[in-house]
Order: sequence, then C-alpha cells, then structure tokens
Amino acid sequence: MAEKLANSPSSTRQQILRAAEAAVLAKGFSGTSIDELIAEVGISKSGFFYHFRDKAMLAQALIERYVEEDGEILSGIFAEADTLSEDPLHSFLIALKMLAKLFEDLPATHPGCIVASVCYHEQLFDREVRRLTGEAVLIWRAMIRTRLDRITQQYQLRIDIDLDDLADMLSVVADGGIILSKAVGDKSRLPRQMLLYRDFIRLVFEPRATAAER
Amino acid sequence: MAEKLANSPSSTRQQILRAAEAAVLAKGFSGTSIDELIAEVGISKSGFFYHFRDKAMLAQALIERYVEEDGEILSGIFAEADTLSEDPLHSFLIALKMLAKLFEDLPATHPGCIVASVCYHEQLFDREVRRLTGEAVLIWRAMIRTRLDRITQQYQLRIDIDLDDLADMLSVVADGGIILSKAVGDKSRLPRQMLLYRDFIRLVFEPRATAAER
DNA sequence: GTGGTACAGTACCGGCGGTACAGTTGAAGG
DNA sequence: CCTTCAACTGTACCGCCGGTACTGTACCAC
Repeated sequence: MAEKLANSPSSTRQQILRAAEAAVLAKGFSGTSIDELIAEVGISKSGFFYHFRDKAMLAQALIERYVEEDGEILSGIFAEADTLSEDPLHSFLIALKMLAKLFEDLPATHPGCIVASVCYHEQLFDREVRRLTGEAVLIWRAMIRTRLDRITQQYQLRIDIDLDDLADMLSVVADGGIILSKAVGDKSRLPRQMLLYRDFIRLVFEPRATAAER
Repeated sequence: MAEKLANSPSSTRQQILRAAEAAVLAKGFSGTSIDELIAEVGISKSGFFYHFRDKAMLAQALIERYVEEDGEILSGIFAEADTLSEDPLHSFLIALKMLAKLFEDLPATHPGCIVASVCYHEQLFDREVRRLTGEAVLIWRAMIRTRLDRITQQYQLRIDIDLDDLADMLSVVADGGIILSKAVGDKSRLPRQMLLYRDFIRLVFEPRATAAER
C-alpha cells in the first residue's frame, strides 16, 4: 500500500512480460496459460486484460521487448570490445569471446530465444508479429555485417564467401546452439559452438600463416 | 498374429502422424488440437484415442518417427557420397553439398525440426520424450564424428578444435538455418548456411594452400 | 471534486483435451 | 458358418482455458 513503486505504470506490465517470457520459452506460446501468468504475478484476469487486449498483443509486446533487449546486449558487447582493440578483426574476436563467456556464465542452460520460439509457432501469429521477428534478424545481420565489412578493409578473405551469410551465421549458431544445449541438457554446448564460430572467423580472415607472400 | 496389411492398421496411424507433424511444426505442440487432426484425417475422436493413449503418446510417436526418418536420410546421403569418392574429406564435402541441395530443392521453406520444436516445449513433455530427443542429437553427433575421425587420419587439423563440437555444428547449422529461413521468409538461407559449414570444414582440413612447407 | 489510471470481482461463453463406454464393421481363422 | 478381434464410430460428459462484458474501487493529479 505505502509502496511507492505500486503505481509505477510499467511495473505490473513488466512483471507479466517477464513471467510470460520464461513460460513461453519453456512451454511454447499456446502452452502458456494466462491463468498461470496472473497467478505468478499476483493479479486478476481483469488486470491482465487491462494491459494486453488479448494474448496476441502479449506476444507482440514480448517480441518487441526481447528484440530491444537483445539488440542492446549485442551492441553493448561490440562497444566494449571496441574499447579493447582498435583492430576490427581482433575487436570482433573479442566480442565473440565475450558472447561465449556470457552464455557460459549463465546459471543454467540458456532459456531460449523468443524469435526462434515464434518461428516454430508462425501460424499462430499475425503478419505484424512475423514482420517483427524477420526484421529483428535482419537488424542483427546488419550489425554484424558492418563489423565484417570493416574487417575486410584490413584483411583478405581466405575463401570466397558471402558476408551476409557469415553474418547470419552468428544468429544461426546462437539459435542452433541453444537447441543443442537444450536437447542434450548440457549448457556448455552453446558457448562451445560460439567459440567454434569464432574459430571460423579467425580461419576466414587471418593472414595466411606467418609466411610473407608476394 | 496380425500381419501388417495394406489396408489400414498402419495407414490411419501414419496419416495422423503426418498431419500432426505438419501441424506441430507450424503451430507448436499445444497449438495443435486433436480435433483439427481428426478432421484432416477424417476419423472420429475415438479413432484417434484408439491409436494414441493421449496427446503425450502422439508426441512420443512423432519423435520416434522423425528421428528414424531423419537418420535414414542422413546415413543415405553419407552412403551415396561414399560411392562418389574414396577420400573421406571429399566424401564428407560431397555429402554436405548433397544436404544443401536437398534443402534447396524443397518447394517451400523447410517445415522445421521436430527435435527443435520439442526443445522449445520441454516442460510439456515427460522424461522419456526428452531422453529421446537428447539421444537423437547424440546419434547424429556420433555419425558425423565417425566421418571426422576418418578424415583426421589423412588430413591435419589446421587449428585445434574439438571434433565433437565440429560434429555438433552440423545439427546446429541445420536447426539455426531453419529458424533463419523461417524468420526472414527466405528458404535459400538454410542451404546457404549448410554450404558455409562446408566451407568451414574445407578450411579446417584442407592442406595449407599449395605451398609446400618445411 | 472530477477524471483518469490501474486494477479487482463476478458471471458467462465456447472450444479443447481427455474420459468412459457402448456399438459397429469387416476380415481372418477354426 | 460362426467366432473373434482389430479398427474404428457415436454419444455423453468433465474441467480448464481464452476471451468478453460489465461493475466497482482505491488512489493520484489537477
């Protein structure tokens, strides 16, 4: 009652979203009931529908929140890596190691990616939600592509590969690594895969041994 | 006693499984209603529960079927690749190209992987189902690991990497590639990622350029 | 004191997963 | 020809869940 944050406009809404995200990642969207969410948050059904018109709007808010947070984490890591090395390749390699460490330091197996979860429920969502997820992946691609382009200005590609594909592969390894971790019940598998992607980047860009050529 | 007849003992069951697989991949497990399955197959609810004790048993049958079929496809590709090259590395590279072509030739975006779908619904399933999915991934790993081990007998690893991780990466790229394809609505993204994995294999194993060293 | 925000309470609807059980059909086997 | 059994159909019912509708209310700001 005397709590100050009680009237905070986002508090209850955020609590619902937090509970919903955990539940959706563990049980899928349609496996998550509104009743269990309101029970966990401690509100009434009316309270829920005050914040979200229906379950689809919850999904949309969930994705918007996830994409935003995820983007901040990724750009935060890249920014931090940039302070540690001027070299674009080394900076990227540092960022990948930090990402791997982030996954490694999780208390349990990675809870999952909302975007991936949505992709496996596509028919349940409207066009807007699917547009959001697609856009999110393209934003991630663009972020990484920018890094790769900067690298190519100082390093040669050892083989002919498409840089968009190479950029996409980070998301691919993350999503695939999460599934692998979940499937075998070994949380270390995700950071391991991320480090393998890092090895790929090293192999693709690093100079051809120490031998001075030409 | 009852021999497998051309009639309906397995036919109806298979029809249910086929419809269920498509529906689960598109809408998730709990998003798939029994009513829609029986409507599509054209049987009654009693007919469904004659074949499956409950929805959980449908899930189990779905996974067993998927894992079996998937294993056959993969080992089929490897066997065919072996007839095309004696060299273990080249055979593996051929197999990866065939796998990429398989994905490329699909009429639409890859429908999805049941194992991945299950991983994003873990809390809905019992221990047996989760054991099955984990085992499936380990079988795939073992299949590929065998290939990689054979390669290492004739080729040197250019960098120090764990072969189990490298083997896992095929599943990772497949699952992640499927999600990428679905997210951006571009079916070509999955085969592209598979070819990128192939490039990684090439880089990791192929001899250090043509320069004879030492 | 008026209005808006942020809920709680109550009642109700239809769909879905699941149960229970009785009845039907067609083919194989003795 | 009769029995048996697999493979269903039909009917009735339960409880949970998503969703709707509407009323009520505590609290804060102006």
